Amino acid sequence: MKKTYSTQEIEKRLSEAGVQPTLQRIAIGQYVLCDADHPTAEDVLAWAEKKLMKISQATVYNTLNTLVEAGLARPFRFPHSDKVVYDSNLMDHFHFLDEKSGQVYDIAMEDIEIKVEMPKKYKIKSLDVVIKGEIKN
Amino acid sequence: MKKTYSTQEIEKRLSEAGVQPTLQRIAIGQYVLCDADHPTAEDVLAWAEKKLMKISQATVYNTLNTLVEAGLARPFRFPHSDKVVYDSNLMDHFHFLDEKSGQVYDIAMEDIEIKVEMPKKYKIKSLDVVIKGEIKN
DNA sequence: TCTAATATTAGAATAATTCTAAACTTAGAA
DNA sequence: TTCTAAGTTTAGAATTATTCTAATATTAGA
Repeated sequence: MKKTYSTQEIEKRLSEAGVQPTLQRIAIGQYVLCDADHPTAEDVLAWAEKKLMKISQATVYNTLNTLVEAGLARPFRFPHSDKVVYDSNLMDHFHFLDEKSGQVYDIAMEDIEIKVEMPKKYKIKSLDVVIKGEIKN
Repeated sequence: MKKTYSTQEIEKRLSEAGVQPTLQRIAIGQYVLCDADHPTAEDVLAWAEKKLMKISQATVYNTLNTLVEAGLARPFRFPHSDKVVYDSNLMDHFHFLDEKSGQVYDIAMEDIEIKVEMPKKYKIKSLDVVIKGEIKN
């Protein structure tokens, strides 16, 4: 489902986006863009610390903001939490929120048929759809 | 567009919802349920202070939470702000966010045609739709 | 090798909201 | 009417997510 990028590829993506590929940025970039699934800043810090990486909280926040500004990840907020979640899926897509676990799943646009009819004065730029429910396994 | 309730009606709605209709609750209730349009806690406090009401910040938060628990208002978060916004529209509905002004507009369900096709294991409970854009006047 | 630009950091600051525990108000029993 | 217990309001402290500050470290390129 998710792409895997080698360290070199992450480095290249950062450079191409005009971001200096430092050690911290490469590590966090690889985690957020490949391994993690909708992580929060807290998740990223916990992962880094578990990896015995010496990193400060500020760097985690700085790096996540940098990834967002570089267009490599997108921030989202969901109703069940007041933490920002980072999504590396750059395609337009929607979200399913499992209210039991708090887990967020990406939903491809193709799975939803949506037609918005509104007076012309509303100029639509984008659409956020969050489907809330439960997953039965 | 919005219903108007007299003080007595607000008092009745509070009582019927099992909430003691105190002065503070009636005042904030009337403001949130009739006069205001998607106010934040900050808006409610500012309004109360402008009215020369002696009220504490904690009471504003308590009362808003009470209104939500009583089912008289619903809390929402939007992507442009990290403040919770209170919505007295109890019908299911969607939102339009004017990215220029930050103003939120309610969109009736009838104005949107949405059809969600998903694997059966996703049990859908509710849907949050936020349309972001601009209003041309 | 040097220097200027850029990153990282610890810790302070900010902002929204909740908590705490004391003071106040109210509803209803006596 | 008075009393009491339950419920409400309050000021201020606490909490949580995030950003800021300003000092230190690293890096890119001359």
